[in-house]
Formats: sequence, structure tokens, C-alpha cells
Amino acid sequence: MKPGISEQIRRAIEARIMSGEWPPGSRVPGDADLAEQYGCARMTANKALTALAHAGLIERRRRAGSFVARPRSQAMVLEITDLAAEMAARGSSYRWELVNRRTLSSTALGALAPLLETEGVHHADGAPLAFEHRLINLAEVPVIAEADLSREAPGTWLLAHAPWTEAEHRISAEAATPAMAKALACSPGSACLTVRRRTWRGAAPVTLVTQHFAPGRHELVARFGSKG
Amino acid sequence: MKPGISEQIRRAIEARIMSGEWPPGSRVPGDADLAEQYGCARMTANKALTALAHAGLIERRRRAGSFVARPRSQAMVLEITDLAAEMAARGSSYRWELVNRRTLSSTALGALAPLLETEGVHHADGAPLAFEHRLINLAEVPVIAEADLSREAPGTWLLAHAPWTEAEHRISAEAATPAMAKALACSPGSACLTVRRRTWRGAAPVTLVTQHFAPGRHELVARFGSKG
DNA sequence: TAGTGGTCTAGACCACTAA
DNA sequence: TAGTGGTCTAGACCACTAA
Repeated sequence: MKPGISEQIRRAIEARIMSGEWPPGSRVPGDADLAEQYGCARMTANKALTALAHAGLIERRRRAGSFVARPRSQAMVLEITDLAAEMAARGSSYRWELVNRRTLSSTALGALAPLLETEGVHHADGAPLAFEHRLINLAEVPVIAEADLSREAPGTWLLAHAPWTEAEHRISAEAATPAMAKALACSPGSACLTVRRRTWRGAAPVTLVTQHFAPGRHELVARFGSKG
Repeated sequence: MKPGISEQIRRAIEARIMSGEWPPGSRVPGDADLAEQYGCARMTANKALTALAHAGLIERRRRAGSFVARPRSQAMVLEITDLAAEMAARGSSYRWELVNRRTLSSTALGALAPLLETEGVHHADGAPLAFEHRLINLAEVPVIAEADLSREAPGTWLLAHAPWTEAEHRISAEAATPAMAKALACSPGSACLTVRRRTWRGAAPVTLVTQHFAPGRHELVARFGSKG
């Protein structure tokens, strides 16, 4: 499945925003510029920008142009837990298994802040606990390129070296895909708790992570008061 | 601001879906049909369908056509805990269906504060959204014994009459049991997001509720800062 | 008032997949 | 294999609004 031109444009812009190369408020090329740059019709470029606007990544204003949207913030209390620390607190054994690691750098269009992509499995008490896919903004945390991510999970490393100041969680239940089922040693279609988390340090995106938990092996717990 | 043709098409289809005239699973006209019907270019009709698909209202399958999907909902976790209010905020229709209600008193183990047990189904946009089981501490909120819980969900009543001061959430993914599957009109074993919530008023427990959400119909979203 | 977004046309070819 | 979705082109005109 080859991505179409508008999808390529969308991804290229998304990567620049996520990498922090284009910070909130900065100008995104207009559809006419992009059409010329990519050698495509203006409508094709427009489609990419419309999708980004719909996803809330950019804002489009007539006559003024398109701009990277500022992430909304809401002060709330919830703990973000590192799986290694959580397992230690529970008295469970923990092991991180790095499955894949690669650097995503420049695209055909030019310089791009590099991203680190990792995939791996968190094991607890000798059995797979969660399958994780992660993108890390190397421009924001370049030192992680030197870290040994086969020994320490990226999340553990980040917590120690690049704490987040803002985060967004999306929590859902998803049926295990064949790849997830294989990594988690469960049946395809079984119910996995899925957590998608984006974190920022100030205005700079730090990481985007998806964790699929093995069926029945994980629960999120939040305690809070109604009045703070 | 006059809506464009594709926007008119989108609204017309949305209205039919929301009104229940086109229930989930029913076929939506293809872009070629719509183009002929509205006397517009196929791309214009396609745009409307693409927007609806992106919003999760329809699903498009090659060769097969487009079909009404079960709409997804979003909640700000830790913020909105009443489904009736959440659906109202979303502009979705909402209905509570009380399935079971009984009072539990002493057990074989000894004296026990009386509890009210309820079971029911939350419906949104005409389809089951969540199956709920609840226990209420009658010693703490005796007045609820007089409430008409077939008209108003217990959670809605409690929010108005006995607001909590402390809460604990436990969030997991669970395979649908036969009973859940029946209540939610889904397949047994499919992935349901499950929320268990305990609330207190001061030190006194008020309620313990378990909500199982229909597969793919609900997502919890939380956005927050690490430092408040 | 000039630049940008918003929308549309009337075609076209390919990809996928259910019948 | 035929039907549907997915994407694209090379134009066009209008709407809005910041410079």
C-alpha cells in the first residue's frame, strides 16, 4: 500500500510538527506552495492541510495562512506510571525487550528533525505484559541516541532524563491484531487495553507512544478528589 | 455563510443517521449515486463521505459500499463522570434503560448496611453504549430509595443529590460475557472498555459502579500537566 | 486590495474485493 | 470480473480578511 501524494504531504508536515522543527504558531506552507513544491495539483495539497486542520494539528486562517496549533492544556491530576517502576513497586519481576529501533530522518523534501522509532515488549513475571510502539523527538532529547535501549526501556530512560510537562492520554479497548497477539502470546481478537500517550516538554513534543496490554494483565487506576 | 454542496450532502446523511432513519449497518449511497442525485461532481460527493468516515459515522469498504457505523464517543476522564451529561455535551441522544433493581440487606456473614443494586443500559444515538452494574450505600443516601430510577440513571441522580468528594477509577479491557454481549448487541468475547468507579463522600462509601462500554464506541481522553 | 483558504468541476486511472 | 472506493488533475470562481 503506497501512500498517495496528499498522504505524503500530510505525514511530512506532521513529522515536522512532532519533531518540534515547526513549533506552535509557526507558519505552515499554503496549499499553493505545497502544490508547487510537490509538483501536484493544489487540491491534493489542500487535502493534506484539511486533514491536519481536522486533526487539530494546524489552524487555517483566510488570507493569513496556516499555522501550527498550540496544544491545549488542562490542569489535572493523574499519575503517569513507568512500567518498570510500577512492577518494582508491586514486587514483580520486570524485563524490557527491544524488538526494533531505527532513526527516521530526512524526507525527499529536505531537512527534518530526526525521530527515533522503537518497538518492544514489556515483560512482567516472565510473561509479556505490553507491546509498545514509540516515536521520540531526537531534536528535543538528542542524548537518547547514545542510550542503550535494549537494556532500559525508552519510557524509563525518558522519565529519568527528559521529564514531560504536559501529556495527553487516550484509553480504549482494542481487539488484538495478529502482530499484537504474537508479541503478547495471546489470541488474535482478544481484548487489549490500549493507551496512547503524547507528552510535551514545554511546547516541544517529546514522545508519542502506544502501549497494548496483554488481556487481563493490566488495569489503570486513578484516584482523585472532586474539589482538588 | 452558505454551506457548500458537499457540506449539504454530509449534513443530509448525518441527519438521517442521527435520526435513526438509517440505523447502524444500513447502506449509505455511494459517491456516484450521490453525485447523480445532487447533480454534482463525484469528488464533491466523495468529500462528504470521506468526512463522515473520518468522523466515524460511516465505514467505507471497497466494492461493498458505505455503511452506517456505530458512532464513537469521547470523554474527558476524571472530569465528566455522568454519561447523560456527556452525551448532552456531545449533542448525542441519550436514554437510560433500567434492567434490574433490588435491595440487598444482611448476608450470611452478619449484619450489613443495606445496599441498593441496579443494572441497566445506557443508550446513545439509539444504540447501546454501556452496560452498568451498581451498588449504592443506602445508609449514606437513603433518599435514593424513593427515586424513580427507571427515568433517571442512578449516576445522574447521585450527581445531583449526593455528589462525591473522592473517587477511584479502575480502567481495563474485558472480553464481553454473553450477558454483556446481549445487552450491548455485540459479539461475546469482543473487546469492551471497562470502568470501575468507587466514590466516597468524606469517609463514607457512596457507590461502586461497573460500566462496560460497547466495543469501539467509547474512548477515555485525559490531558494534563505534570506540575498542575 | 491582494493573498489565502474553501469549494467545485468533469473528467481519469488504479486498488481492492465481494459477488 | 465488475463495482466501489481512493486518489489525482488542471483548471475555475468565490469568500474572507490581514496587510
